[in-house]
Formats: sequence, structure tokens, C-alpha cells
Amino acid sequence: MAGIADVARLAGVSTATVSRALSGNGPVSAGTRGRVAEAAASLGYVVSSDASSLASGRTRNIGAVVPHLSRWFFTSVIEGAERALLRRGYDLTLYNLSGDGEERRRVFEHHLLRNRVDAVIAVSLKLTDDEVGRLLAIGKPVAGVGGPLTGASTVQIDDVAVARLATEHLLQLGHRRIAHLGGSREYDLDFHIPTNRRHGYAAALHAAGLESDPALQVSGDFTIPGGYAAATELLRSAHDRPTAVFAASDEMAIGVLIAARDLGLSVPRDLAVIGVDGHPLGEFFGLSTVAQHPERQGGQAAELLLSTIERRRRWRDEPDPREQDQRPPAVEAAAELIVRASTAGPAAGAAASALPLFSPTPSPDTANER
Amino acid sequence: MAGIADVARLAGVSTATVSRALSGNGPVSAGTRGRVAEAAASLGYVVSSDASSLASGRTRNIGAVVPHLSRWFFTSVIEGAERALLRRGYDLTLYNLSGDGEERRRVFEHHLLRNRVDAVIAVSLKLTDDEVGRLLAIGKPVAGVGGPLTGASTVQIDDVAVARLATEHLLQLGHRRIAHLGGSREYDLDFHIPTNRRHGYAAALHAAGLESDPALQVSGDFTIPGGYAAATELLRSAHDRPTAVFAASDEMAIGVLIAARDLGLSVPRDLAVIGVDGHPLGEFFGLSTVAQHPERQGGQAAELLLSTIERRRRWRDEPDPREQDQRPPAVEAAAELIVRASTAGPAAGAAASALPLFSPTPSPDTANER
DNA sequence: TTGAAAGCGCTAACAA
DNA sequence: TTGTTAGCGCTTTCAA
Repeated sequence: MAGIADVARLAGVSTATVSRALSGNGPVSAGTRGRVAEAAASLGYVVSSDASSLASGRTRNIGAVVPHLSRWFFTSVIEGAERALLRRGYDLTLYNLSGDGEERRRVFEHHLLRNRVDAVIAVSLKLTDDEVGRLLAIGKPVAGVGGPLTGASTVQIDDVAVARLATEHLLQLGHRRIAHLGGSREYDLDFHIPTNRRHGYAAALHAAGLESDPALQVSGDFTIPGGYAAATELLRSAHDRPTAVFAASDEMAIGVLIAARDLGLSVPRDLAVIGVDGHPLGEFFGLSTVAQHPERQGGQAAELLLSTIERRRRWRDEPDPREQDQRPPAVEAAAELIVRASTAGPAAGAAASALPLFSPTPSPDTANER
Repeated sequence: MAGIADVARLAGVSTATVSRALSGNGPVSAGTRGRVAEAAASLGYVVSSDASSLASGRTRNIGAVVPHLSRWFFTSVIEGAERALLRRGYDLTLYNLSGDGEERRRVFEHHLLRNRVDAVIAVSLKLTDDEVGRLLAIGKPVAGVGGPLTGASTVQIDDVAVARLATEHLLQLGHRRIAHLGGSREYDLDFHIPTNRRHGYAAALHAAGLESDPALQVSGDFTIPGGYAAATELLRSAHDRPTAVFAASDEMAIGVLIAARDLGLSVPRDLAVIGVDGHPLGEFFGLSTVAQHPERQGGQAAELLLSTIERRRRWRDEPDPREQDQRPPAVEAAAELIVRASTAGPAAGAAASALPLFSPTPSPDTANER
């Protein structure tokens, strides 16, 4: 396998020049650069990343830690991050940091903390302040997606605002008895997403002059079955049943749709339903939602990290004057209301026909940027 | 950050001994090993993977290439592989090789082919013979999950047998008009999974003395909406409608369940439905299926690769005598029939009550190993 | 703009 | 069982 020395020989220059020409670091005349590139190409030369990392101290690899891979949000974030990184010549290595204390410690110390990665992106996973601090201390930037991390940059939606937007949509349609299907306490542990969404819901009701009725607030586990179970409970009693439900995730909302169906309720005539996420199945079920874009969030987090790395490089050990007291950036990810067939005004009249609940071809989406 | 020299000094031995003691390669007396371990621990020493890789030629990192991350099967395989690798101290880095020619080439040459990985695992992705060949030529073992790769080891279910098993289940229940919802041609490109499953279906019918009716064979794109659309078409006409459907994936089968529901058909009274996969949503929908276990398959592929790597190490450049003309192993992954509420005999009588189609608590699964 | 040469932090011959 | 030492293949000073 051709090495840098072979390229140098063929191009008639030193290995130092080859390194400079190929990496773009340091001055090289145009002519030399051309000859080197040609020589490298003709030999099929590619740098050895190990040797390069060892000599330069940078691995061109970033670590992504996730709680698990079986959920749409996580994998979409990873997918977006990977695409952005690959475009810049970086790799992404994946760590499941779900394990218990000892295993987690091992992964953290042996893999993340050592020279395997230049930076870390945490997806919906709460690194402890100590973990983040140790990474930052050895110069590895950290970014969090889906939840804030002390001292790290963050990309996430404004959960309160998103929940308010969804609830306001229902209010504007004329609903007054609006239920909220939130997340149970265990899902609130790290980032308080369920709590924030409940706050947004309550704030919207309050702004409309309505009390929030505890009887209309139930919780699930963010899955379709969880949403189904909670909705079945919520909708069982015919008297003072809500006319609309705001679910904290699309998957739970889909559970609500199915439960309504099984209970003989027609959506949106008897019940309006809206979720949060922009899950791909939402379109099939005609589900209105506030969509976020996890792939885009992953890409943004990757960009944040790469630019931090580049900036550091440019200013060497001298701190970048502009980095002084510059808070790690917090990007608010975009989210938009998408109105589909599952939301309409209450009591539209018995004449209104039932929603073709599972229509695979819903009417074109209506999207409103917020 | 402490280096190997610091540990050596503290333990009163040479760096070579530290390396041997910590890696387990080479003879070290118990006492020395203890002192070294202690010194390393007290200094918080962890080897630099770059330096180690450069010196040893092994990265302790394996590359996983996937077409994309948004499907349950792929992510489950990755999850299983990652767990198995991490347990052995290996990393997994992720490559989306979905891009077109040029991008794919770049990823392949710059990342996979160079010293970033010790081995490659391809998930439901057809590496070309040339790509596999080049990897093998530079000593990097390759494993395929979900489809065979020329010259590489393989982990996959027997699609023909799985399809036959599902179809036989329906036959045994007494069905005679059994439809097959398969994959369309574009999904057949690489590994012929749709074709194989159709063969298994046809073989089972044939063995039962039945003709396979082309009118009962439709195809979808392996998604819920795809299954819904195909089933709506298939089940629309009331006369000579099938009494059972075997779908080539659980997601399509769920689409069939929903379509049947929308058409006013009761499952399993009017229509029995079975899928393939063991998708987590299947339980919620009471879907009978032939389950495979992608995480387990990922783990098996990882083990195959690691053992190849270890074997190579042991025998150095001398070929392992036992490796002579030893075909790369092909593991047949396990699959088992899981009978839930969506399958029963035909015409069970008008008295039979409709299946609580979306019951979140179906009767306990019945599983039969095959 | 270029080249010479000193490492980067380990591993693995080889010798003892 | 242990130590000495020569690399692994680059990057980056430093000097020209």
C-alpha cells in the first residue's frame, strides 16, 4: 500500500510537502500541489488515519452517544449528523451509553475520553456535569441534541412553545375541552420534555381564559400502545369527554387515533387529535402535528462541533479572542404546524362525514412556519 | 495525560512490560501484572488507540455500512452488533453507503479501505464483488447481514423456509385462497428477498396441491402505507376475495390489518393475516408472524468478524492451517412462528366475534421454534 | 515555498 | 519473564 514517501518520490518533493499539499495546511505552490495530487491519485494513496491522528492529535472522528437506536428521533438525528460529518471527511462512531453505572463508566473512560474522538454529540442523553466537564477539560467539545447539557452547545426545539402552538391550533378551531396526553415521570427525568410540553399546553389554555382540568391530563410512554392505553382510559366515559387531544408525541397520537376508532368515535368529528414530531407515519394516519426535523438537528449539531474544532485549530493554544466568554451556542431548532385531517372544529354537526381515518392519501399538507 | 512511560516508571518496569501486562499479549508474571494494573489505575492511564493502532496495525474498530437508518431491521442489527463489539472493547463506526457512485466511492476508498477499520459488516447492503474483494485483499474480513456477499461470511434467515412456514400455518388452519403481499421489483434488486419469499409461498401451496393464483399476488414497498394500499386493491372486490394474506413483512401486514378494518372486514373472521419479522408493533396489533431477531444477527456477525481477526492474529502471516479452503461461514439465523390473534381458520362461522383488532393486550404469544 | 528531522505513544522483534 | 530498541506513517517545527 503506497505511503507518503512513495508519493513524495514520484512527485519529486519531500514528504512534508506532500502532507501540506494534500491536507491544505501550509503554503504550497500551485504547481507543486498539482504534481502531488497527480502522484497521489496515480498511486491510489490515502493517508493512514492512525498515523495522521498520532502526529497531529486529531482523529477526524466524532463520537455519538445515544440511549438506544430503536426510536425514530434518535436514528434520524444520527443520520443527519453522519451525513454532515461525512461530507467534511469525518467519521461518526456510535456508542450506546444506556448501560448501568459500571459499563457506562467503562465506555466513557476507555472510548470517549481517550483519543478515539475529537468531539462528542449526545442525543437525548443526559451526560452528567462531571462527564461533560471532563470532556471539555481535555479539549473535546460536546453538543447535545434534544436536551441541554451544562457547558455544551445545544440544539433543540422550544418544547413549551411547540406545545403551545399545538394547543392554540385546537383552541382556534373552537375546542374548549382539550385533553393532554403527556409523558410519564420516568420520561421526564433528564430533560423535562413532558413537563415543558405540559406547561405549554397549560399556558395556551390559560391565555384563552380556560382552566386546565386535571382529569383531562393523562400520560403515556411515547409509544403507540402507550397512547392507545391512555386514550382508551381517557375516552371511555361518554359524559364530559374531551373534544380534542394534544399528545406529546406523534406515536402516542396515533395510539389515540386507533383507540378512538375502536371506541366508535370518529376523528375529527367526535375528537380532534394533534401530536408533536413529524413522524413519517403521521402522514399515513392523516395526523396533524407540530413537526420538528431531527436529521436537520443532527446536522446542525455536527456543524457546531466542527466549527469549534476548526476554530481551535486556527488559534492554536492561544485562546481565540472571540471565544472569550462566548457562551456555547444554543440553537433553537425549527418546528412547524402541519394541519392534516385529524383536526377540525368540534361538533361540526352530525352531518359531517367521518374522517377516512386511515386514508393513505390525505389532502395536501398545510404547513405554517412558526 | 499519563502515558505508558509514566506507568512504567511508577510500576518499576519497562514500557514493553506495561504494554504486555495491559493488553494480555505476551508473558507477564502475576506479580508484575498486578503492580502494573495498579499503577495504571492510579494514574488513570488508558492507551492511546491511535498509537496502539499505528504500532500494531489493528484499530479495534469495525465499520458498519447500512443503506439508511430509518428502518427497524437495520437499526436493530446495528444495535446488536454494537453491543457485542463494545463488550470486547471494539468500536463501531457507521457509514451510510446509500449515496450515488461518486460519494460511495469516496467513502469506500477514504474510510473503509484505509486503516480506520479492522473489518466491515454490511447490513442489507450489496457491496459489489469488487468492493468485497478489495477489502478481503487487504486482510479486512467482511460479513453480510440480511443478504449474501461473495466471499464474505453471512448471517441471514432462510427466506424460502420462512415464507413456507408462514404459508403452511395458514394452510393448516384450513385456508385455501391465500394471497401473498410481496415486495416490488426494486426491493428485489440486491438479495432477492421478495423473490425468495414468493418462492416459499408458492412451494407451500404446491405441496398442499394448490395452484398459486397470480391474481392473489400483489406487491408493496415493505411499509405500512404500502401494505395498506396493496391490500385495499386486493380486498376491494367481494367475490373470490382471499381468506388469508401472507405479507412479506410485518409492516405491510399491519397495513393489511388496517385496510381490512377500513373495508369492514373482521380479522381473523373474514381474513387471516400473517407477516414476517417480529416487529415490535406486531404485538400491539395482535399480528401473527414469523419472527427473526435482527439484534441477535448483528451480534453473530460481530462475533464472526472478531473471531476471524483473532485467528489471523494468532497465526500471524502464516495462514492458519485450518483456514485452508475453509469457506467463509454462513450462519442461518433463527426464525420462529409466533401465533397471535390475526390468524384463525376461515369461515369460523358468523357467530365468531370480531377480533378486538387493536387490543393492546393480546392473548399470550404462542411460539414454535423452527 | 520547500526540506530535514524530530517526534506522536505505542507494539513487537530480539536479546538477555 | 523482562528489557532494549527499532519502527508504525504521518505532521510540524525549524532552518533554509
